[in-house]
Amino acid sequence: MKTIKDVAALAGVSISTASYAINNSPKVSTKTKEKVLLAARELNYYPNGNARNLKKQRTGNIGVFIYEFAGPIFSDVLDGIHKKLQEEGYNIIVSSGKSSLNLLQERQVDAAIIFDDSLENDSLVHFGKLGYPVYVLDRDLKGENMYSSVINNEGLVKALIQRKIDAGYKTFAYLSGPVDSYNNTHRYIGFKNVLQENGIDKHQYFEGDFTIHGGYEVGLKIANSNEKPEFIFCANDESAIGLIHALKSKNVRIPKDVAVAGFDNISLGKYINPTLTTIGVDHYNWGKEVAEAIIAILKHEKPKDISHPDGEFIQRESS
Amino acid sequence: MKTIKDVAALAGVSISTASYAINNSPKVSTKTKEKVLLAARELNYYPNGNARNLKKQRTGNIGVFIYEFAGPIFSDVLDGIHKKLQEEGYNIIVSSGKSSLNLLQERQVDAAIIFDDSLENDSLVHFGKLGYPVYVLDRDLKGENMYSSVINNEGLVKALIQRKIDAGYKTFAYLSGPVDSYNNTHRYIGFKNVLQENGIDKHQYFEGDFTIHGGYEVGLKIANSNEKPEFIFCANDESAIGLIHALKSKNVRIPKDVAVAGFDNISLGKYINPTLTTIGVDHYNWGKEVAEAIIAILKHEKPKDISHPDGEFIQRESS
DNA sequence: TTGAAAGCGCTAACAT
DNA sequence: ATGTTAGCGCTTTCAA
Repeated sequence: MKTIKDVAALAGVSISTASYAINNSPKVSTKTKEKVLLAARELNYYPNGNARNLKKQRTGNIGVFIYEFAGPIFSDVLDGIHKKLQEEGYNIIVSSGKSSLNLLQERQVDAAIIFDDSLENDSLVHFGKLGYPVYVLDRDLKGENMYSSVINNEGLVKALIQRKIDAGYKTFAYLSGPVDSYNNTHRYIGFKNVLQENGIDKHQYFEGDFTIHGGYEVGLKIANSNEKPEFIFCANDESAIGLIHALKSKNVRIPKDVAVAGFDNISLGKYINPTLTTIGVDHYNWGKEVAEAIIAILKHEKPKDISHPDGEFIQRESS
Repeated sequence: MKTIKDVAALAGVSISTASYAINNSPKVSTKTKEKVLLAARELNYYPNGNARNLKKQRTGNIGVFIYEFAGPIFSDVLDGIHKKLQEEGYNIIVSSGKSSLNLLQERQVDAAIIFDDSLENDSLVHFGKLGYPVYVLDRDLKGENMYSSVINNEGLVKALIQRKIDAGYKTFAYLSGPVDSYNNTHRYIGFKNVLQENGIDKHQYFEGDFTIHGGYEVGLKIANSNEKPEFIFCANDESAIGLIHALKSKNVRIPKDVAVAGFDNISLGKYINPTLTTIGVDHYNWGKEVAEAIIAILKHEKPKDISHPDGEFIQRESS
């Protein structure tokens, strides 16, 4: 393996001069710089990142730690983060599970964006205390160097359901995500509260898991039920899509017999029949803004406040 | 920041003893080991990965470099890779674009899995020459420490179309992906060859981009055409789904008026109407096998041959 | 403008 | 079983 020592030797300069040249320091003359770069090219030399990171006590890497690699939300947020980090010259390192914790604790990243319910608060807070900024999505978490950004789940769900109550719907059902998920919990709170505020004192509740398949199973159940709700709010779009598919396969008409809405505005929602009414969050842009904030923090600038990204109601055919 | 020096001091042992204890070496007595681990815990000490990696000349990280974060294929492959790497104690580092190249060249990973058309052969071959194993997916590439795994695109497409010719279909169309993509190129070769072998000397050709939206646009065009093909083979499932949606919206019956098939077997294919005939590759398992092979190589064992992962024909309603 | 040398935090060979 | 120490490859202070 070629090191900077080899480059320096071939160029006939000292190691420090070689280093300056490679890092484009103004301290070195144009002529020696060229000599060094030529030698580096000739040797196919690339600096060893581990050595550089150790010496500089920073890596230029931003960790993005997600719960799993599947899912349209992750994809969009990641693309947004990636776009911004690339513009600013940072490396994006996406990981999951045990790896996330390793990379964090071993300080192979300068900052972390957390999109993973399963990483424990303690580990994150500790990393923050060490001086590394941590941005947590879909979770409330306070502490030194800790930042969080959460969708206004309750308000957005309340607004959607209120419209539908105003439009005359009387009986409602909720199709949940995983019961311990932050988003599901808060969407359900919004759902329950708005019904209560309107004097609707009961609703049906179905347990799902945020997947198409989970929604499909619940859809079959509802299709066979004698007490079909007029309106089913699904905790996310994917389960709504599965639900709609099941209902249609049993000849339940949507929205005539049962109206459906979801949450997330995944792109697929435009390509099903009927098209899906939902609540839209611009995940790509969210990712960009989170990345922008993290970079500002690393530069000791004041980050833009994005603790509560906006969402919007998207009226389509399914309700 | 706490270092191993602090731990050693607090535990009242030398630095090397502390290191041995932390790394669970049998050289150190149980009693001192406990003492050291206690001190480490008390100080909230975690080893600095950059220092360790520099010293050991290996990182325990495997880089997985993908073209973009969107897409069901990437997700499934990544989940498979992640599963296996986690089992074996390696960290997964997923990256894209410029970051991929940086991480590779700076040797912040011990090996790389490449799922990205845009990374140039030269960079990869060079990394291989340096002694790092590189596994390339969906691309043919030879060289020192280079391994590749490509779907049998041609054979699988030929087999599917042959069935449909045997079933009586006479006029065929091809909906492409990006023209310079490896998969699209080889799927189209298979398509053309099997038609030729059966004496079918022309076919319609539509240019797509592997997205739902791209397929949708082409679908609208075909719906308005007077010369609808009996059978449209789409270079991937996503474009097939967009195509079907457009055709249905124009009251073209599938498969009666036009039959459709795709490639990939993404899970969504079961949840559209009609369900999608396709060619299935088990991407999750593919990811697992690639990860397994890379690990074997790192351990200087002989990797299992997975240069041509299997696929299977999946007959559903759309054709 | 260049060079010598210290040291980032760790592992491991060697000495005790 | 434990301690001393060299050195991984780099950056950067300090001296020339």
